[in-house]
Amino acid sequence: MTTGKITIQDIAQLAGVSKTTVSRVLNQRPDVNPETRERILQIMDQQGFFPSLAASGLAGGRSRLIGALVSVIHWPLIPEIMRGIAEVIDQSPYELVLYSVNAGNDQKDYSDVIERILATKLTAGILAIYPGQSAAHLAELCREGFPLVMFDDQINPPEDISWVGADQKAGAYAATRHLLQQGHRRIAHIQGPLQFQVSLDRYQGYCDALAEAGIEVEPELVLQGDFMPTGGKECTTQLLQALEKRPTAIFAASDLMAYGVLSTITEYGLRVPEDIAVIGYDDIPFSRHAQPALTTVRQPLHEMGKRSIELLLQMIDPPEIKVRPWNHKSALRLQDAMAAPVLPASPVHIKLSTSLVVRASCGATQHSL
Amino acid sequence: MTTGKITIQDIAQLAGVSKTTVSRVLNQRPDVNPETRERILQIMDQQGFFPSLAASGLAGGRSRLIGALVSVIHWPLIPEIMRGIAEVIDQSPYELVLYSVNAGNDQKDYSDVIERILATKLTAGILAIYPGQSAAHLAELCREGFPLVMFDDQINPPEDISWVGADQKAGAYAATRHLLQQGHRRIAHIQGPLQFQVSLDRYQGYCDALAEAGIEVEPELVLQGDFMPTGGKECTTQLLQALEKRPTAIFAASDLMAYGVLSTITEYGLRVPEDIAVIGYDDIPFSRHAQPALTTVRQPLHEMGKRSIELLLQMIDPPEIKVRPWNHKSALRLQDAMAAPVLPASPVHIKLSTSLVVRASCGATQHSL
DNA sequence: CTGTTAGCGCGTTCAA
DNA sequence: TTGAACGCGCTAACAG
Repeated sequence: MTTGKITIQDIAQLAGVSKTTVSRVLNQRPDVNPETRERILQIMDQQGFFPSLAASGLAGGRSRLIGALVSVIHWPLIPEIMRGIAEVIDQSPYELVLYSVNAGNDQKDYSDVIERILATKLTAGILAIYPGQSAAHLAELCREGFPLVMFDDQINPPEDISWVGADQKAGAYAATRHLLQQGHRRIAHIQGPLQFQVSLDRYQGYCDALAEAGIEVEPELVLQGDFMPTGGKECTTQLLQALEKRPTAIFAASDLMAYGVLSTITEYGLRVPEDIAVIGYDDIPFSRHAQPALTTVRQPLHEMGKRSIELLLQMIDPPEIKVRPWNHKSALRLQDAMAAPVLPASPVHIKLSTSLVVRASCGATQHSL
Repeated sequence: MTTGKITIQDIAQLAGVSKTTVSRVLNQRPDVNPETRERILQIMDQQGFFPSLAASGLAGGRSRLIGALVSVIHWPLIPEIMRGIAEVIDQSPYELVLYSVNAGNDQKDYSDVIERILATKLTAGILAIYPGQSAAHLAELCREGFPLVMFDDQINPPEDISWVGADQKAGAYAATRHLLQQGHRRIAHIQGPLQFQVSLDRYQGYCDALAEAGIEVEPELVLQGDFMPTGGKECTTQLLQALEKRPTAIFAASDLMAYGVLSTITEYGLRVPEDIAVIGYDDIPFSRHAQPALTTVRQPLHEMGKRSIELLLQMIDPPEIKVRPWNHKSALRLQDAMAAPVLPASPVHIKLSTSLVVRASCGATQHSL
């Protein structure tokens, strides 16, 4: 516990070598005598030595920090995402710096935060979680070669940016199709704000399923919400007021909106799912405890979190070429690989699949777990 | 956007002064010619200059990073807390580094993480959120003069540690008292794990209210849960099995457990609140959307988050003495103040008050918002 | 394989 | 009120 402030210097003295050598083993360089390396490593952890990130960052020109740009820190999906991220970070030499934009108002531009991140040169890369409007800024960063990964929510397909997302269209398709299979024909859809790509994708999935069933999309059955319970309430009220043309099922683009849907339906003296079936989207931890338990589309958030940070770390430290130059051919390939500029590599797009979680709210007979 | 890498050097040249002077205005030193200062400041933000945190940390021996030690990153209370923290951090020159312990297992010891935090000397202080078992370690840190604030959950009252918490006892007291006022006499309490101070405090509040009403605590009505829905389910099942001695109200020590209580009661064909009233604890965002809407005790998490980080920042940068040395007396006081060692200051304890949020689940006639 | 020499960008002495 | 010089702890060229 009395880990005062051991430096490379100290280790070097104890091991009887120069600081350079210690630095080398620290950075996993191959060119160190195995015995020496072993001895140094031993001394290091027996002394409880950790290099100063500040110093190594300064000297090496690279940082050991990853910036996580979180737009809406209190969004219910965040914890699960962060859990995935933390798992990976814990196993890496990197630390996570949390940049929370939008701690106050919604309309705030992120550019100043981004500017600051870059200018302080504090982080080696950025993971942008639900970047929303600032996607453009970020894309520019990417083009300049700054390691950056976006977590979902890509507007105007930024081709040159790497992202990890979920198959929103397929998720919405599955949800809608499930309702159709239950015999529903009048299925309403409450969208999220159209400025988000996910809203469009989910709407598309909804349309696809209807089209497949030969049903035309009725404009009155498609309302725009705000992802929040309030929006769900308002839209549902509107839907229920059209007495003779009420839908028999409502597919909300977020669980939060679905909560508003559920309570509004109840307030109208109607029952879920007997009178109206409801499906949400996200599978927020609470949804299984809703009454009735909410059928919803689960996004593999934990997995997405892991994959996104893994991808980012990979962009920062490109994995070593495993091929050893035993012969001309492989030597040549190694040369090529090392000669090639690594940064403007082709962007990686990872789209994970969603899954429909069937619970009581959609009328299926399944148990609610 | 092309904020490449402007250094103090550049600013100094543009302003026609030495780097030292620029550094001075950066650190808000008073001994700079006002005109010069103004000019430099202007150039700085017209150039979009931000000092390198790494370099200034190295040189100055102090960091601009705050470490947030979060034990259970996916705990539903976290987002709201983080929102408060982010708000304050955004307004400060500090950044937040997220140390998530327990990304995997529960029993993991935090000491290695703490060790790492200290050894890398990366952070200027630590905010420990729900530190749980590692409180002892942290207390030691405090004693060594390291700036540290604990967010709630203090076990074995660590006197020399500063913390921010909520008045758990009063919250539980209010909840129980409310039930008593509704006429309930057999009130069960589902505790959280007893290793957490909050569990004990809430239990105490429960007992106090009963005692005040002249009711003895019945051991069969006090069960130990795990803060999770599952625990709520199990305990409720146990309570309901004692047919003739069923409670008429259940006070759960967390909203999550209350969800389990609600669903179990429903499964038993009973109604809330007609047959059994339910009150939870925390006021998780979702609780207002539960069916029936959950009466609960709200902790001012956002405020607590703000206060805790503010306190920590204050410990790191003790506020300047405002008194200017215009005369002998004040000059003397200034001297004294500056001579005194700042670090081992007396610990600050902030306890914010909770509030009962009455909704449908406890049988009050109030609307559920 | 190893040591030596320079800095990284900034804060902090000093002296002016 | 200002500037020059030194060093924080480490990495990155070089040479050996």
